[in-house]
Amino acid sequence: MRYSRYLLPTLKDAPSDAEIVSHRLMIRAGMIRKVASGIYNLLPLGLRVIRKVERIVREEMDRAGAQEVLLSFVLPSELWKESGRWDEYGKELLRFRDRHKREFCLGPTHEEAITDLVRREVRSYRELPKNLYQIQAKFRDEIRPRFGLMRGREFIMKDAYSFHASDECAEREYENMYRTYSRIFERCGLNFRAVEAETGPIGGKFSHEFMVLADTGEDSIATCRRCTYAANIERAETRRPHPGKREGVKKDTGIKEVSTPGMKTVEEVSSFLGVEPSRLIKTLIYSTDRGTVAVLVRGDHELNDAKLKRALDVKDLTLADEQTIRDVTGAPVGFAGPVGLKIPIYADYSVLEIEDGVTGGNRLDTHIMGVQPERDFRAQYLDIRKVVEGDMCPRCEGRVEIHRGIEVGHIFKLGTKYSESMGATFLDSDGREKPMIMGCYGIGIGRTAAAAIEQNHDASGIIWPPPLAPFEVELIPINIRDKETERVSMDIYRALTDAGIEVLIDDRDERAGVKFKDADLIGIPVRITVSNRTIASGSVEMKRRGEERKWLVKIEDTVREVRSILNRTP
RNA sequence: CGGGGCGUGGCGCAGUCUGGUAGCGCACCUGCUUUGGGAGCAGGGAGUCGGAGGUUCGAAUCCUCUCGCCCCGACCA
Repeated sequence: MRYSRYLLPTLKDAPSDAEIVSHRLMIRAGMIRKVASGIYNLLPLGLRVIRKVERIVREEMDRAGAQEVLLSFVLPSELWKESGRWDEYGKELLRFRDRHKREFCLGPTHEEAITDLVRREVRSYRELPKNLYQIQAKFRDEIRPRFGLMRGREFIMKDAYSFHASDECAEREYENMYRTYSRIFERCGLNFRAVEAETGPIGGKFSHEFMVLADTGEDSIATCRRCTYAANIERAETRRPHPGKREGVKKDTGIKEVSTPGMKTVEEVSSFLGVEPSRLIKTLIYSTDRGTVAVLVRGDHELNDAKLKRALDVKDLTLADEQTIRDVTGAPVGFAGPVGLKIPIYADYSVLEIEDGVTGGNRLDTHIMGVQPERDFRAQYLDIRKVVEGDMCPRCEGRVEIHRGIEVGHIFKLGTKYSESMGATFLDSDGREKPMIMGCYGIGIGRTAAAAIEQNHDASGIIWPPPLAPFEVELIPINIRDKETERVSMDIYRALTDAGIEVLIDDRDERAGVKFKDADLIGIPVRITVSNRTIASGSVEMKRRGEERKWLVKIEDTVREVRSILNRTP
């Protein structure tokens, strides 16, 4: 491709609304332009990268035995009413009517659509399993779109859905997709982890998120330094303390009320009393659909709502309002404690390790010191706190570290949620009609490209992992007006192109500095510079993006050298 | 949905408080010089100041409404 004819509008400044590096660089490198909040046009360079990701995804999905389809992007409301999600999905579902006043929505995901398709065509266990996937635009009317392609409203996604006659078969496909996803993100050249994720109503171990490690990620994940344990922070388990840890408890220490005027937060109480936060017992009053409960965590820990919800098996969970807190504790917010409480008390395991604790006194400006769990109050102990850096791994003797991650893929065993509500059944070998067991598997295509930039850039611009790079080589004739430079450059351009290598030749009549800056910005892996200086020694200059080293190669060896850098066989 | 902020040429911004007929840098066009890390000089094109209404002799500037965009929050004790 000739740069002079290519639509590649690079920018020195990024628009002020671009916050994170991938967003800024995609705009500056002329890959994307904003159309509306969370909606983008892809320019030629950006589309080439998206196509690279798509190609890897297609090749691996096909290899794994899945088949590509393309479902309609506009979906009739009837399907969503059948599954019950027309009412459940909320405002993220963009709805509208056609000229006949029929209701439709833009597809934010396609479980209904695929289930409808399959239930019409598949009747027998002999036709199962099937894994169907598509790559297309989705629309979710997000509350707060941000970060460019990372979290847009319109975005390109690969979504796959599998249908099975048995649980075992569905689980085998889950494993198959797990391996396929790992291969896909490896081929993309990304540093990622597959982590255990929230499974919602399905439960069990059948949901993994594929996270690209990056500080700007919106998710937190916990990984073990020794074993392969890795989980979303929402789900990550903590180790149950060893029994007998509290042997040295002094039985004679009694509880003692202290005055703590205006001291409500952990920081205030801990510094006022001169007590480590880890000796404080935080008491939180929650309203749930099963009544008001008290929840205890150590002062230096944080409660994990998702884990608490699951442990208590409740649907709604909100911090109690001020009046409720007064009603159950007899004190204003900030002075609740477990001693003497009449409502059910749930505590994190770590609370059990406290032997001389401090809690609220259930009275204004009062706390209690010398509190001992089990002696002074009774509670049910559960794993309900957030994992923190340095915790013991729940699986081995290693310690846990916390990373930020970008969710680029998610695999999920769906079970029969949609097949049951929508009547996607088949006749099994025993002659009985059964709902199909389903799985679904998604990859954010645009987000994967953005994540690659988050992970691979420097102060000058993008450093594409070669498999995702829009071109493999950028060829720079220093002075295109110099006849000899132009001739040699064009010869090399043709030779590389004939060898099947994707080349962008910067044939603009620009100064060298401009070309180098643009080349660094758009981040093509191999740079070849041609000038009268290099030609004088019968050579061209090679450089890899992201490395400082430059070296000369004989003109006639250029193709061979590029092949070896890109690790390609002729 | 709550709070805050911003809409001025393609991009980044000043001007708004204190009303007087729109400016800077980059980008763009022409010419000459220059040509290995975002060149210099000279000339030039381009803006309904987000939109509507109002106040005023006069509005980017003041008032009202409206649209769009961004940030923070939306249970973190």
